[in-house]
Amino acid sequence: MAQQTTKVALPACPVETTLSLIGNKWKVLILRDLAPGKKRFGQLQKSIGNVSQKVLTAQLRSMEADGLVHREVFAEVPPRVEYSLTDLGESLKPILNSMWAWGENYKQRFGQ
Amino acid sequence: MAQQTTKVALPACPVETTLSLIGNKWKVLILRDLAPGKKRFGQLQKSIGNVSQKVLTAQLRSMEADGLVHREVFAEVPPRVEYSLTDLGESLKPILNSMWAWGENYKQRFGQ
DNA sequence: CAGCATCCTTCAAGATACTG
DNA sequence: CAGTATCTTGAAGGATGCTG
Repeated sequence: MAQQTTKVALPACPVETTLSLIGNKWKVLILRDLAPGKKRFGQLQKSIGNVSQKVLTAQLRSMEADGLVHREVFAEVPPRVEYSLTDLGESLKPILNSMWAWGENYKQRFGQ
Repeated sequence: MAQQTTKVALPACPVETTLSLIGNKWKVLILRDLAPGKKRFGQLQKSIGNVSQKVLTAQLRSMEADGLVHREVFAEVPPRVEYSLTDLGESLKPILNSMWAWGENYKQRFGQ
């Protein structure tokens, strides 16, 4: 999979439409970590775990272009940038919740 | 993202656990197309759209190893292989449904 | 701090050909 | 039909260095 890039023509199938916007691991993790509230770039990088700046930046830019994420720059020294979910981004929470619930249940059945 | 490969140590976060099993486009599409019922290899390849045999085979094998998909071979000529969701695979339907619902709604708001 | 620019590596995935 | 076996490529992603 891929799509760094943004929404092109929408697929016929709604599932594919969703995949075209959050169809990779990073975006789901960004969503997860922004769900509780706004975070700075550095915080995000920490909470996600193993992302390079480059990748995180690219994913955030893509999600911003897709209207899922809001980016706010503060003119301070040192600079501060805060990311948060837009309403559209928030609307993805049910998907996230179902993934959370499934993973939780899976771990209880098969987990270590 | 990636994971052709299968479940290793489970991540702490349930969302990541889920991602480790269906964290790529192909698996979600396979899930979608097996949700209504069993399908043959060729049918799957058609309904998914643009998958090479190689990729489709690899994804199916991985999902089989993870216990999401059941593979049944019939000793016929020409050979027939049917794929279906296991109970565990079926249990992923809520995630799929939430993705379907979101995509549908998104298309109504922004789609052509 | 939050990035952009570069270079480099690796692996997923496409294409093609062959087979039980 | 449902694969397996190779070969190749393209893009994702890592590492490093520089800057407003």
